[in-house]
Amino acid sequence: MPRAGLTPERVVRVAADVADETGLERLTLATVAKRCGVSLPGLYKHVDGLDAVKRGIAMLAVEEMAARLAAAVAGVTGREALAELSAAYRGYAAAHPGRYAASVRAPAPGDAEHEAVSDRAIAVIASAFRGYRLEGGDLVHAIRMWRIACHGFASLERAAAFGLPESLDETFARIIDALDESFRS
Amino acid sequence: MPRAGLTPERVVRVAADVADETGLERLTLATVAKRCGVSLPGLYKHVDGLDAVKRGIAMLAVEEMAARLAAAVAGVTGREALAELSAAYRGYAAAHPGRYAASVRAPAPGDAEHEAVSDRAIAVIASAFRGYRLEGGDLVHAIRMWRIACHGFASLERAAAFGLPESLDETFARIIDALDESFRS
DNA sequence: AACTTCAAGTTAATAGCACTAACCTGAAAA
DNA sequence: TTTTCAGGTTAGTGCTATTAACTTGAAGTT
Repeated sequence: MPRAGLTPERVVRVAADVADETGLERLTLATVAKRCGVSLPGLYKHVDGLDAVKRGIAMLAVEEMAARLAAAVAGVTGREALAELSAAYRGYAAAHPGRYAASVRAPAPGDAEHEAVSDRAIAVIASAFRGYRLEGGDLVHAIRMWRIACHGFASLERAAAFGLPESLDETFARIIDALDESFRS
Repeated sequence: MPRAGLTPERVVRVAADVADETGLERLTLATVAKRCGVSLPGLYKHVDGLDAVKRGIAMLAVEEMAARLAAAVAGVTGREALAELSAAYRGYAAAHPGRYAASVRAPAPGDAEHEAVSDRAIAVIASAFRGYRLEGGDLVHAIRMWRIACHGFASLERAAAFGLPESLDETFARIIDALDESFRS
């Protein structure tokens, strides 16, 4: 009975990869266990069940996204920061659909650990918007509008909801324009 | 052995109600069968399995939404039409989360029946935008932008992604403003 | 070096799900 | 009156998550 050397982090990472490959809704602990080289119940020594794994994927994804977004806006401001931030968001969602889908679910109320990584990500976005000099409620609304636009785009892009030949990049660019215009007034 | 008087439409309707109550991802044929007063395998005399039921819910939802959107924009144009259309979209998604979630998935390629109801809904939206006098690609991009914004909003509103006390109605109004501004230029 | 302990595994068992197959039956059509 | 078949049934398969009870090997203790 050789030990597989598993840890909760490793299990979540494998699960995240499976989710990216097969879609979050088809993620199964059986597949994760197989890929970890362990029996299905063996996973429960490291992880509390499927829901806990999904929460883990969500936190992993938010952390990864926050890092990429931060890198994307390093050294730029204003409209350029908005464009880079959005492109990084779109890119991550497209490259990691399973992780991304998990990341959308908000932290459960009282889940301090999850809320912490979520807050860090929001801080990255807020600092990327500094060039617009938005204050208080204006900043909150701006962050919401940006996230709504990026999530809507990523979500519908993945759902293959755009059949027509018009360029998706062009649609994306127009959204950035509209947001930039709105944040400026 | 009394007949239950089921039809495919009735099964889909019951399933849609269950989806609204419990969430699409928790929709189960077992629940639907119970509510129809029939054994689980009995459903298969009317319906081809869970995926087919979800497709049915999607088509039902798109039809219902198209009807409500059309009613909402009857007799108005321009900015007012945009606002009414968006409010109706948001309202439907909030009132029927299961139906709405099913409706997001695009028709499978070659699924003419599904594509037909989808096209009818798009036609409603296009006619609501007539006041902006958009042509060709501009209209396509405008419809995409609108749907992205509405879907992003509805999706995140349901995911409880907005913890802060700022008014969601205010965020929604600002999105309408931004779209209206963008469509005008 | 021998002993103890316990984390990390195992197999077995339960329960819920989708789906298939084989059967039954009553009401309408011939 | 007989036949047919749509609309049901129960039984069975295979997948899933989860719990329980058992085993084992590696690390620490004496």
